[in-house]
Amino acid sequence: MARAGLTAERLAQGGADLADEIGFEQVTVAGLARRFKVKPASLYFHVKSSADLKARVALVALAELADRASEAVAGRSREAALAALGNSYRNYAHEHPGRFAAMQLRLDSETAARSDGPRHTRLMRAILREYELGEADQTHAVRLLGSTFQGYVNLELSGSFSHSEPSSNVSWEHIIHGLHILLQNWQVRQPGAANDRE
Amino acid sequence: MARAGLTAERLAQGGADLADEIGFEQVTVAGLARRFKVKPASLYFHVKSSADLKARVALVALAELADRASEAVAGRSREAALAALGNSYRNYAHEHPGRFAAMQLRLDSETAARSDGPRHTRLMRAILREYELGEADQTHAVRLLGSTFQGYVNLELSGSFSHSEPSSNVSWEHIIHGLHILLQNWQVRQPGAANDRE
DNA sequence: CGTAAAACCTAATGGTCGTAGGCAAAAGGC
DNA sequence: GCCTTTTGCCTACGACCATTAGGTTTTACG
Repeated sequence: MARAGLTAERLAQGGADLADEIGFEQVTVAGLARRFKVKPASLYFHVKSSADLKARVALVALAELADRASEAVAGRSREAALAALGNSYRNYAHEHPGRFAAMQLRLDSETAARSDGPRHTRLMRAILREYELGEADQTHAVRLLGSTFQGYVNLELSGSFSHSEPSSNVSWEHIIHGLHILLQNWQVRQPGAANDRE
Repeated sequence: MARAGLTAERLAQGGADLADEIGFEQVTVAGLARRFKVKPASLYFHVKSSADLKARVALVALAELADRASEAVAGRSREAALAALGNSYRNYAHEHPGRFAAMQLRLDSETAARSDGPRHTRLMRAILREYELGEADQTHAVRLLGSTFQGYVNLELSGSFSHSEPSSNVSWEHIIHGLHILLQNWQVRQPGAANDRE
């Protein structure tokens, strides 16, 4: 009986493909075993548990998207960079919904620190540097961008925008532009009056 | 043997409580049956399936939050209304993480239409009316607000903001204010130059 | 070529969803 | 107040999943 040649990496990759096909929530040890024509018990030689498997899928997605995003942003600045980054997220999510869902899995802080998550943050900060925000405002902006990108794509994927006009593509472009405008004006408020709530 | 007095409503309510305690993903027919000191099979008299149960929890959450948000927004306008709405979402999510997660369950379009989801949209539009945006821009703005609120709270709940300064509360206030600024300036671009991507 | 580690297997436990069919409690007719 | 019907919950079961224990085959290496 020829061996399947399983490794943790191949399982994570296969799990990611499976997630894109049937949804991340539906990924299961048994299902992945079927895909590799192997018995479920065999997977436990390479991954600790079902949760471990899912975390590995998340790491794959995090790394892939970080690569894509870096490439897309390279050589662009300001609004073009912002759009490139946003589009990386959105396109990746459309092409790989299961992987994108996996990315939102809550990782324990140690795994999160070793992951490519920080790369995403650094990439955003690199773009924001051009808007010349203060230190704290840069962090706020990172959080804003992350929230809006993630939130928009989630709502879009869950179908929330598909039952009304105008098309989601149009809204997306307006929102990217809006964020750019907001970032441009952000610093202006800084030297002026009190920065807290009115 | 005294009867438990189950109904679909009580099960949805109990499911919502269970979700807040152990997480929405962990809600199970068997677990809910234990909570009501009843056998799993008994629940199927009141709900069609596990998926049906979860959908009912989502409807409960959608309705509860719509009530809260309406109340919070009443009598406020512009930035105050925006902040009240955002805080409704955020506070609800913090107090009821399981219910909040349930709200993001993908409902089939018929159920979604009957749900209180549209109330959320109407409430946002009511606030946005004061910013005097165009018809299409109002839709874009609804999508922006929904995305940002949902995305921010999700990232916050998943712990993404808890490992760095400044505190999430501060970012939240800045982001609400930023959105207000953005909405104020949104219309300005309207009469000016071309509205598409530069 | 033989040995030992590595890769995969069988088997078993215990959890989940969901269906079928039984029994007992509550509700309604008389 | 008794009898019948509906309703609510139960037992029993089949199918699937996660996970562990322990056995067997394959491969690598000395």
